[in-house]
Amino acid sequence: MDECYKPETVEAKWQAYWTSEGLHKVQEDTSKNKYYLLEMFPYPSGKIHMGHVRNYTIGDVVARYKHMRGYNVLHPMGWDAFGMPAENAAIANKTHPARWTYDNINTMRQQLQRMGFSYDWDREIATCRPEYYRWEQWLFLKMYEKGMAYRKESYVNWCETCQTVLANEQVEAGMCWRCGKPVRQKKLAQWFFKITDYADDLLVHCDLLSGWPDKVVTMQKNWIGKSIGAEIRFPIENSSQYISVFTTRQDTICGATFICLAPEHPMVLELSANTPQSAAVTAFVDRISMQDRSVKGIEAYDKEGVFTGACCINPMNGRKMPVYTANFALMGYGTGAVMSVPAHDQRDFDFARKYSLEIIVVVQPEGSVLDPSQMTEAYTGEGLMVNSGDFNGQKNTEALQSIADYLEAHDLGKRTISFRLRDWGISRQRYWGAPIPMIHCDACGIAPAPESDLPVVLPEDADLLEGGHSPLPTLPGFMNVVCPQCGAPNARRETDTMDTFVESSWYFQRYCSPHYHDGMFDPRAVNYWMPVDQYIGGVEHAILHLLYSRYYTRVLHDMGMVSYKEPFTRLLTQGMVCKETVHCPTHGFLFPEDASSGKERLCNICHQPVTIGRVEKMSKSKKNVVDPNILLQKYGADTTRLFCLFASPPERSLEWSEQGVDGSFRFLSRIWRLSTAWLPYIQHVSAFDGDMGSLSPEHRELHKKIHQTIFKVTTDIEDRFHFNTAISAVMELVNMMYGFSASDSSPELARMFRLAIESVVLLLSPVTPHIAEEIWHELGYSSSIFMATWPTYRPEALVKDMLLVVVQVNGKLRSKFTIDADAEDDAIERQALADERIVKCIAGKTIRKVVVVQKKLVNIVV
RNA sequence: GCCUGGGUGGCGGAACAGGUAGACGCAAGGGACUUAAAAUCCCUCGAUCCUUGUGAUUGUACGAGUUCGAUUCUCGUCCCAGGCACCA
Repeated sequence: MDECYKPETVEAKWQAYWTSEGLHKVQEDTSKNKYYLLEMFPYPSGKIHMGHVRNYTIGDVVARYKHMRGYNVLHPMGWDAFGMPAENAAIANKTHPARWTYDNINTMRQQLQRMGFSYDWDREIATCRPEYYRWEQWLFLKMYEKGMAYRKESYVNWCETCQTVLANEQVEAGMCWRCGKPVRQKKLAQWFFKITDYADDLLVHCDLLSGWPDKVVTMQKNWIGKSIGAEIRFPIENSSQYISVFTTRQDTICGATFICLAPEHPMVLELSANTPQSAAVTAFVDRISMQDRSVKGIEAYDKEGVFTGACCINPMNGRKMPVYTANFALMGYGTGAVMSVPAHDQRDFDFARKYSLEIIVVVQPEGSVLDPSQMTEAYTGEGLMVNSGDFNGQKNTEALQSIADYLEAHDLGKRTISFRLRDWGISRQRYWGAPIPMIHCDACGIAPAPESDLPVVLPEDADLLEGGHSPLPTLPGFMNVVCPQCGAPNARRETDTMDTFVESSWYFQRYCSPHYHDGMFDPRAVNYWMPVDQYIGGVEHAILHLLYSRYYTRVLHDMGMVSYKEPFTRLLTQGMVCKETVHCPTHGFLFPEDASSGKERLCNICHQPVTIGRVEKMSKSKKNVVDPNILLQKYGADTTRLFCLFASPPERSLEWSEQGVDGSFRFLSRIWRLSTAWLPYIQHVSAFDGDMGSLSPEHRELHKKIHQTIFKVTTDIEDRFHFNTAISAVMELVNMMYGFSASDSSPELARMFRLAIESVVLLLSPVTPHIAEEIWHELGYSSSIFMATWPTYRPEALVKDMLLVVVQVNGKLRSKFTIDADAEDDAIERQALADERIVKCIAGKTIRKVVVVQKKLVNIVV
């Protein structure tokens, strides 16, 4: 063993060994318990960033740990390889999305391998390969057959200049992110998955996701957004038609004084036609369609609306109610129509005040009287019913039921449940995605592509067009197809591609049998491996990716393809990797290496002092990034892994610190030196496992510390994934070991040190596998430490023979003493009261009470 | 606005069942080794005060409360981060 710790040598050596031994390849093995550990696969954006490093390090530690605990561990890696950045990069760099994607995959695979992660690379998948997406297309056809995939008109963010649909996050303050021109809402035929069929099931099962963080479960519940209420029909004056509204407050129906329709509501233009309001309504609807409805961050639009010229009749009391169209009514929720009760809904209140509409109180809070003319805000609390005919005097919570009963009995409406969740729009007018396997024929309309056509291959010879719209419609070889139903020669392929969330909704099943040719996955393999026992990824996917995956799994379940409904048993969402920002007055944000180090940091370009900003999520735009490659060169993979885990528990954000990394490197060097110093003495002895009674006090303490450390590390990893405290426990052990000198070692101490060093190396091996492997082999083992068994602690070694008792007076610490572990409570109390310092403390005072906490603490109250 | 988490030394973080607050690491200071430096090893390290002690007081965002005892439980306030945001 080299005198000095040189990670580059050690790491290259063992990575080569692991690969040549095929150490991380796995197969189904029914004689062993399986453990499926999955980290969210990356988008191949170019290079691995610190967020990946952290995510995959956490996963690798768990995978290696579980393997050492005897599980058959599936730990795969692959690429979420379709998506828009490839198209943008291709246009910018005059290359092709496929080329760009595959190049990135190669780079990133190398980086991951350099980190020493224990992936079974034979199972690598890339979702942009036809072997992968053909099965997604196959399932699409099955879903189409069942009505689970369908096409409908829907509003999308549309940029006229770029002739393309924009995702919500591509709309910046109402403008196209690419060309800066205004984005408008356009009606377009799009493909959808009927996730709303599963809304209730997805919601109900939220409560069974006991292995998920509460935060994520709550976010999923809120996203699904179930509301219980009623749908009520309001007849239109002088017409046989009616407007249907959804409300959760049917108790307030007698206070409803007007109706609001979403601007896109089909009745808006119909009602206003041939009225004096017609022109105003058309103008309003046009204007609202230009408003971006999805951008976050800008303040909510002012509530505004226009009278449609028509009125409704309140079915409860015959009141005439004007019908408005208003920007705050959403076509996508409920029925797209709202019964407005200004006295008891803040939005309606604001609207009524603005347009001088009537306000009628129907719920009176107990102990006070609301006067509509004096009210400054809506009253949304509970109270007694007033102005509501037969229902007056009831509690409004009762009226919620009795009015629903009344509406149902008189056929005016019915109880309904509404969900916030909408169907999943999967159409993208994009090139770099999985083609939707459908065909448009002038004669027969829409027809599914025959299964024999699959995969409908995305042509890779396309030239990407400036402006970003898809080249697919311009490719005759792709577009032109014979109609599979009527044989017409002039049918056209669907040119929309699928949302990339579709690929990530089932990849975890593909990993079980990545090379299977006869279906999405081999049922035998999936039955063995699924569900995923532990899923690890960024909290940013807490809603969409996880919800879509849960939905897609249900679809597979209901087709009889899988036996489970929930794909991920346990979920860990790791926090972000953050770093301070550095800002130069002339050069803006600086990369950390572009500012000098030291007390006063200067810009390396202009030598002005820089300002150190807040600690923020690492991002290219703020330049507060650390390149994993540089770290790997300087410190190696083990140090990088160690620091990622040591600096903070996984679910919290991690603040990157250069000095902290130094500290981690120092710790590994300390272990290295300790090993080289002791190896000559311990190489040929066996680890101590004898009688503890005969040990000298120092050796006994060391022995106890070793077993305490094994206990602590095991429980920290097993119960909570708190690697930071596990690592500090090992540091404590190493600190204690530094108190012994190898040169005056006895045979007994040599055996103890053999145990200590083996334990340190085994306990750290999931975190820092390379250095652990090196020392392991130096200890004389010929097979990989990865194949070793996780150490067990001797419970009898943890038994304390002396206890430290803390003595408080009135809850304040005044003294401590040690006493035999088998001392009784009253003996402890007697000794506490006899303690010199305690006697001084309580002199002249009356003891009112003495509390003794079993073998731990005495509190004397005076 | 609503829903989640969080606020502990100069810093990252411990305290996993209400019982010694600050484990471990970083930074800082001191010492040893060295011609010197680096590296390494050892020691000190929340604040204030004094009689320098296994000293006193104070201290886990702030204010109350429950308790013999609260970083931990309850209520209220402030701040920070994340999510949702006209959802009827």
